[in-house]
Amino acid sequence: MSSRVNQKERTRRAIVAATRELIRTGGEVTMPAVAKSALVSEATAYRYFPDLASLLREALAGLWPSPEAALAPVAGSDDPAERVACATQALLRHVLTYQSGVRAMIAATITRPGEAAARPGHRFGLIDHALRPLAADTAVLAQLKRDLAVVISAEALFTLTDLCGLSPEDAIASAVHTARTLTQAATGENRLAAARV
Amino acid sequence: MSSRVNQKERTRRAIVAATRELIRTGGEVTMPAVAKSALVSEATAYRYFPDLASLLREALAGLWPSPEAALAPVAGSDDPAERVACATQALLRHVLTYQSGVRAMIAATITRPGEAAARPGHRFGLIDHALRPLAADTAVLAQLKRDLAVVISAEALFTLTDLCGLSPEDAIASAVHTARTLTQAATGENRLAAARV
DNA sequence: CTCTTCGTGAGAGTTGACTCTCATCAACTT
DNA sequence: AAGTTGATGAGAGTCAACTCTCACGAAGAG
Repeated sequence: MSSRVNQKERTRRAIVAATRELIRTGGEVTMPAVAKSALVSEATAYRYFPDLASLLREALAGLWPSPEAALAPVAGSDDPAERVACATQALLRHVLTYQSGVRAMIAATITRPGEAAARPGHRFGLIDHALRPLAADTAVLAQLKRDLAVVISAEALFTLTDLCGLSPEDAIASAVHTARTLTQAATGENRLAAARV
Repeated sequence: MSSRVNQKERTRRAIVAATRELIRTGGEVTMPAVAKSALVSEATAYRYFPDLASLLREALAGLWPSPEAALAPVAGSDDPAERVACATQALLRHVLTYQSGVRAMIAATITRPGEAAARPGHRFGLIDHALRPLAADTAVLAQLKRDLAVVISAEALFTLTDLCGLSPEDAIASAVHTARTLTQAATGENRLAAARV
């Protein structure tokens, strides 16, 4: 009785694996391409994933590191600014690496705000984890998280590269700076810094 | 000899006008819809605009106010933070009003980074104008502009509404706060504020 | 008042995102 | 072994973004 269950699981994994492969190689991530690569009919692919967005969601989820892993370099630090800088860099580097998949995801969801739940939102876990050692006023913390949600994002990266014309490295550096500035402003660290001067 | 020229101009304007109408009414902005509404064949629409993005670009351009007009409320102010806050609110409100067109524009360009030149980039003129009275270090100013380009954007607005689940008003308020914080951090005003305390 | 030019429309064709139906075949059941 | 269930494939169909070709018809030129 488990044969069919296993078969389904194998099919599902094959589809996801094919999607990841396409994303990794930077190829076009389309249902026909995924189905062909997974040796499955397009109809079957749609049976497992109602639309491209949900497929991309699952495929990308597996390519993303956990907040813990991403913040490992600053595991020993309690400085929110440092942790946020690290988080920003980690997220944007991953976005850059899996750009084609992320862009396809945005394209598939931007015109359907209602179904935006299909977006993974990795940034939130990362931001929460980065700000963990921060003991700030609830309202201040909530606002900071929103500030950072805008900056620590694929959208921010693509704004910097596509519209501002920055190189990927410069774009990441810029976003890291922005995120750090916001964090310092919210935690009052820059006031202390100024006081020292 | 000008009849045909006039005819072409009239056709072009009809197409753009139809597009704006669709955007204003929040309807789906697609080539078939635009063509039908403009009483023109789809083929003709494509003759005037090679793709949806270029049509949207021109249609949206005419719906946007000039930086001067948008910043009229703070024309008398030299406070960068105030001016930036006003600019943010102005841009995001317009994005909100013409949301369907802007979303279609993003969808049409996000997967083609190279042709991102098709994006209008209204934010840049607005940011420059808002920071005009600011006499800061060149590098600091350049970084601030990049910081703001990420925040004063349709992408930021949609991140806040679609992913963070904020209402349009709350999203704008949050972005305004973020933009203000960044501006104050760059101009050192928050240090002065802290010094007063 | 022809003859040419050219703006347009009509329509076919391609590709991707989906949706739906129908036939097949292997697997689980009795 | 025979029947039923369920996973899959094949293929048609819709809609939008484009691309291309062909033919019509009106404006401008001689």
